[in-house]
Amino acid sequence: MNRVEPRTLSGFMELLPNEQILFNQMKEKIQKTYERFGFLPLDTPVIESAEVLLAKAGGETENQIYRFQKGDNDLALRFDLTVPLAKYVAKNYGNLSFPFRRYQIGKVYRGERAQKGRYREFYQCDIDIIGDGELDLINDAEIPSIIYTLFKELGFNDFTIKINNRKILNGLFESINQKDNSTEILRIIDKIEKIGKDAVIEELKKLNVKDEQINKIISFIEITGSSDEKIEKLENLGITNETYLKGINELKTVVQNVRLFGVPDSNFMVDLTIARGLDYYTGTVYETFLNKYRELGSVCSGGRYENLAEYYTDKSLPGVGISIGLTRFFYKLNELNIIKADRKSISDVLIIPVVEDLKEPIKLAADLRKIGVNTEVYLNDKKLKAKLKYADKLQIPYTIIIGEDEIKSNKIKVKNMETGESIETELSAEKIKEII
RNA sequence: GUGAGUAUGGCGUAGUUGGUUAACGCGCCAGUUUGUGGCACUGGAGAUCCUGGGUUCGAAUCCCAGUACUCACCCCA
Repeated sequence: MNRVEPRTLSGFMELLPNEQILFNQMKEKIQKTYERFGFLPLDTPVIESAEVLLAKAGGETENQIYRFQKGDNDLALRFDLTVPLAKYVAKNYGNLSFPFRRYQIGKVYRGERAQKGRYREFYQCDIDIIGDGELDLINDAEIPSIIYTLFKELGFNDFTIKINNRKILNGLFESINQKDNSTEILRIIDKIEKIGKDAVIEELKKLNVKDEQINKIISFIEITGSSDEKIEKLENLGITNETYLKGINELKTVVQNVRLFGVPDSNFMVDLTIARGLDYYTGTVYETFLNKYRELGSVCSGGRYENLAEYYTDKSLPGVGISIGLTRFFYKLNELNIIKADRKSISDVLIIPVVEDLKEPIKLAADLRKIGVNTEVYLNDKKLKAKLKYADKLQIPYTIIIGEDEIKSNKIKVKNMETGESIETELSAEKIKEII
C-alpha cells in the first residue's frame, strides 16, 4: 500500500486533546463575556464570492487572500470578520436593530508565509457596534470596559488598554503638511516600541520628511504623563488644526467615560504612539498589552471607523469594534508557560464494567449524565488493568468498577484516582455525584 | 515576494577523516501482578535515514536538483 505521509499544512494550528480543551475554555470565556455585554451572535460563511470580499481590498490584502475557482464561480476565503460583517449589515439592514451589537468568533485565512506564532488559519474574536447614520462617542468608551472584563475573566490583572485617537495624529500631519504620507508615517510610529526611536527617525527620513517635521512628530509622541496630563499637554501645543482639536475632544470624552464604565486608571492609559496599521480607523484606537509579557505585542486591538459598508450600501454605518487573534494569543501564552494545558480528559468519571451484560453500567452512565456529570463507559474488552491504566493516562478523576457483586449488592466503590482511595456508596447517580 | 537554516522509528534526539546488525530517551505492546492504575524490573514490536539523481568498492554521512518544514524581513492577529 502506498501510504501518504500524514502532515498538516504549514501555518495551520492543530492541537492535542489537552491543549484543545484549554483553547476551548478560553474561547468559551470570550464568548460568554461578549454575551454578557449584550452582543448578538453572528456566523457567516468562510467562503464568500471574491467580488464581495475584495470590494475594497488592494495592496497586501489582495496578495494574501486565498482565492480559487469552482466551476464559473470566483471564490475566496474570508481574511477577517469585518468585511463579512459589512456585507451582512448592508444585506440585512432592514432586519437589524441599531445600534447593532454583534460578536463573531471564527476562523479566517491569510495566504502568507508562516512564522513563529503566525498562522494562515486563525481564530478572530470580534465585537462591533454599528450605528445607523451615527454612533455616539460613548460607545467608544464602553469598549475598554469589555476588554477589561474579558482579560479579568481570562485570569489577567496586570494589563494596560492603550487608547489614542487617529484624528489627533492625522491633524498633526495636516498641520505639518504631511497629510499624503499619513498612512506611512502612522505605520512607522506604530513600530516605535519594536525598533526604537532612532530607527523611527531613520525611516521618516527615508520618506523625505524634513528634520523640522520629524522633530515635531518625535516630540509629540514623546509626550509623557498620566492620561489627563497628556491631554492637557496636547491642548497646550498651540496646534489649531481642526481635525487635531476634534481628536483631542474625542479622546478627552472617551477617557472620562471609560472611568464611568468602571475601568481603573491602572488598567488603561492614553498612549500617543498607538496608531494601528489598519487605515480604516478614523477615531479612537485601542491596543491591549500584558505588562509582564510585552513581547506578546498587542493582544486585543481595534478602533472606530467612519463607514463600515460603503462598498455595499449608500447607508452611512459608523462603528467601533475590537478583535482578539485567539490562535496567536493562545500559542504565545502556551509557549511562555503562562497557561498550563493540564487537563487531558473532560470526563469526571470512568465507569469500568467487568460483566458481560452492560445494561447496568450503561444505565448508570445515562443517569449520571442526566444530572450533569461527564461520564464515560469503558467499552472495550480488556483486562481490568488496562482499563484503569486508560483512566490514569487520561487523568480521569474518578473510576467506578461495576461487576456481578456490585449489581447484586447494589453497592459500588467510587475510586479517587489521585489519592487511590475508594468510597463505598449505593449504586445511584445521586449518591455518586455527592462524592465527586 | 526576499533571505537563511533544517529534514534519522509515533515524538524528541545521537550518529564527520564515508565502512558492514542505524543508537538513546519518551511513548507503545506483553509479562512479573487472572477484580484495582501510577512505581520498578524483564522482554518485545516499530526506521523507504524527505524524494530523485550523482560521486564511490561502499552514502544517514559528500555533491546536484526537487519537495516540505522552521526562522527572519515585508505585512499583520
